[in-house]
Amino acid sequence: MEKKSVSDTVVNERAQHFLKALIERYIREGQPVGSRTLAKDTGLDLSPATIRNVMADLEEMGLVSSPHTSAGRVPTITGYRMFIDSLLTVQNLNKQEVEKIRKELLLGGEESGDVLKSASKLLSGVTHMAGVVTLIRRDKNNFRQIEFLPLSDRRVLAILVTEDGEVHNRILHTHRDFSRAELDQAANFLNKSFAGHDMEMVRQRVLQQLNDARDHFDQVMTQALTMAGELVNASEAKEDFVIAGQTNLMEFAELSGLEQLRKLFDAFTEKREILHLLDQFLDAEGVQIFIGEESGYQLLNGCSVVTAPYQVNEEVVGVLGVIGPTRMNYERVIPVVDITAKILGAVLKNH
Amino acid sequence: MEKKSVSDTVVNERAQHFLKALIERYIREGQPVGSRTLAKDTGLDLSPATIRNVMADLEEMGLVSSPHTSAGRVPTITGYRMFIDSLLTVQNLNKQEVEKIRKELLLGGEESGDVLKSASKLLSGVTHMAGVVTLIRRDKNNFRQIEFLPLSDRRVLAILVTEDGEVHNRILHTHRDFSRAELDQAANFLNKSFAGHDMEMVRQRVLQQLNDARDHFDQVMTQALTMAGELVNASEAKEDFVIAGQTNLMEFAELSGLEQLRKLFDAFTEKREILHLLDQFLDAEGVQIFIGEESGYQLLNGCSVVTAPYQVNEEVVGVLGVIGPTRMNYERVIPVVDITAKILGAVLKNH
DNA sequence: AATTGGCACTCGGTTAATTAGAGTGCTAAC
DNA sequence: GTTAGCACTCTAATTAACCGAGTGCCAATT
Repeated sequence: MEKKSVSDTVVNERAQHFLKALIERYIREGQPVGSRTLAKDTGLDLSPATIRNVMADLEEMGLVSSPHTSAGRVPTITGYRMFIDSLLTVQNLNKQEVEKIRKELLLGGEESGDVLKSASKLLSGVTHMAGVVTLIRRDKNNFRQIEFLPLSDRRVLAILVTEDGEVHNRILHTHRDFSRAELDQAANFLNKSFAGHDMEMVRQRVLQQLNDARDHFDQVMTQALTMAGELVNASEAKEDFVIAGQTNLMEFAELSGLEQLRKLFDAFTEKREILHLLDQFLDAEGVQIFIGEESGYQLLNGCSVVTAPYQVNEEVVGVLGVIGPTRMNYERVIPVVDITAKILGAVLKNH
Repeated sequence: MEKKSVSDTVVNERAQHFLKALIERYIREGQPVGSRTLAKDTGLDLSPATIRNVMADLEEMGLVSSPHTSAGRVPTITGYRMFIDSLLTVQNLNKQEVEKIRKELLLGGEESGDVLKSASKLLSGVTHMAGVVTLIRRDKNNFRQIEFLPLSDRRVLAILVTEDGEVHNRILHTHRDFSRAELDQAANFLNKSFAGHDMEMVRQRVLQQLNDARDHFDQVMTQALTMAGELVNASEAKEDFVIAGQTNLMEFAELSGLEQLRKLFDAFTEKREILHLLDQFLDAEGVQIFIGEESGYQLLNGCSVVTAPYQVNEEVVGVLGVIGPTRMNYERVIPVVDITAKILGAVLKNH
C-alpha cells in the first residue's frame, strides 16, 4: 500500500510535468495535442505509448479531456487551475520592458483619470487582450468646501470639493428661489462647520441637524443642508472603471460564439457587473487569476481574468488586470499585470 | 428620338416602381429577389418574363446587380440612393409611439448628459441598431464664476462655472505656493471683471492684460490670469458624444466581415472620426441619410447613417441618429430619428 | 410594340460517398 | 515500467452528383 502511494506520487510528479508541457503547447497552438507531439516536446526521451498511458491517467483525474476519440488532449478547467496554481513558471520581464511600461504610464497625462485610462490601454496593448482598471472611491475623502449658485426656475447648482481636489457638481431642485446672498450664507455656514471633516460624518451631522432644528432653523439653511446631504450621497456612489482594447477579444471570438462576445461587451458598457467582479480581488494579495467557468458568471465562459490590486502609500486603492481567453499566455501576462500594478501605484503616489 | 425618350420615361416610371418593390423586399428578406417573387409582390399583374426585361434595364442603369447569373437582383449603392432620395414612403409614427418616446426621454434624468445618454439608448432600442447623439459646445457659453483652491505642492484647483451651469475643473501647476487669501483675491478680480461675458472675449482680454501689465501686475494676478486662460481654453476643447447599442451591430455583422466590425467599434471608442463625420450634418435641414460607401470612409462600408440635427430655441445644438446596415428599414427609421430629434430638442428646452 | 410562355443554360448550395490522417486503446513483447 | 505494433475510431477535406432557383433569349401571342 505504501509502495503504491509512493509510486503514485512519482507518477504524479511526472504527470504534472506532462500536464504543464501539454498546456503550454495548447496555449501556443490552440489545438488538441497528441501523444506524439508531446513526446517530442518534453525533454524526457519517452515513446508516445508511454505518454498515452500518462494521459489516460490525467484524463481520469479530470485534468485533461479529448474532444473526441481520435483527437489529442485539451486541458480542462481543473487542469488549468492546477497549472496556474502550482505549475507555471513566470518569466520575469527584463529591465527594458519594465522601463517601457513606466515611461508609457508617466506620459499618460496629469489628471488621475487619464492615468487610469493609459494604464488600461497599456495593459491591452501589451497583452493583446482587454485591459481594465478600477479605482475605488475611498470613504475618507474629506469634505472641503461647498458652493451654491442660483440658476433659474428654482434650481441651484451645488459644487462640492473634497480634500484631495475632486470636484462634484449637481443641480438641485428647491421649493423656492434663493437669492445669491442666501445661498452664500448657507454655504459659509456649511464650510465653517464641516471643512476637513469626514464625509460620512458630515452626512450624519447634516441629517441630525435637520431633525433637531427643523422648526426654528432658517428655511434657507434647511434647504442647504438637504442639498449638502444629497450631494454627499451622490458623491459616494460613483466609482471609476476604465476598460480598453475590448475589440482585441474579437479575434479570439471567432472561436467562441458571437453571442457570447456580445454579452461580454454589453457587460463592459454596463460596467456594474464587471466592477462587482473585480471588487472581489481588492483584498487579495498580489496577482490573482480567475477562470470564467469557476464562478457562475456564465458570460465569462471561456475567459480568464488576471488581476492585481494596486496601492499608493501602503493602501489599496484599486484593481487592475486583463480579461482574455482562458487559453492565454499566463506566464507572460502575470508579470505584466504584476509590474503594471506596482508602477501604477508608484506613479499615482506623485499624484 | 422624341418618341424614344417618351417611351423611356414611361418605362422608367414603371421601372422605379419595381426598384422600390425590389428594395423593400430585399430589406425585409435580405436575399436576392428574383423575377418570380417580384411579380407576385407588386400589385401589377405581369409575368416574370416581363419583369426580367425590366430588371435587365435596371441593371444596365446600374441600379441593381446580380451576385451571380442565377441569383435574383440586389440593389446597388446608386439603387439605394435613388430609393432613399425619391422612392420611399415614410410611415409616420402613431401618437402612441411618439408618446412613448417622449416619456422615455423625460424619464432620462435631469443632467443634460444623462438625457443624451437616454436619447441614444432610446434610438438604439427602437431601431435595434447603434444610436448616437452629439452635443456641440457652443461658444457663447458665458463666463460666470471662477474659484481657486490651493492644493499641496504648488498645485491649484481651478473651478470654472459657465452661465448655463456647467462646471469645469482642472488642476493647475504654478511656480510657487499661493495662500488662500491670494487666490480668493485673484478669483474676485476675475469674477468682477468678467462675469457674464463671452468666453472667447474673456480669453482675449486675459491674454491682453497679461501682455500689457506683465511688469507691474501682481504676480498672483498674473498667475490667476494664466490659469483662467488655460481653463477657458480647456473648456472649449471638449465635445460630448454618446453612443449606445453598438453591440446591436454584431447581429448584422455575421454577414459582413468581423474585421470590419472591429474597426467600426474602434472608431466608436476613438470617437473623433465619428464625431467629425456627424458634424457634417449639423448644417443640414431635417433627416439626412448617408450611405457608407459614398464617402471614402471605408470603415463604414455596408453601413448607412441616418441623422437629424436637433435644436433648442431655434438654434442647432447637436446631431443625433443611428448607424446600421445599409440594408435597414429606412421607412421606419427615418421617422424615428426625425421625431426623436424634435422631442429631444423640446425636452432640452426645459433644461 | 409590348407581353408572355417556353426552353436551354448557368451556377450556387446541399447531400452523400470516399479518402486520408491523426490519434487512441489495448495487447503482447521487451 | 516501457515500448512497438495493430486494429479501430472519428474528423476534416475532397469529390461527385444533383436539385432548384433564376436568367436570357426567342418565338408566339395579344
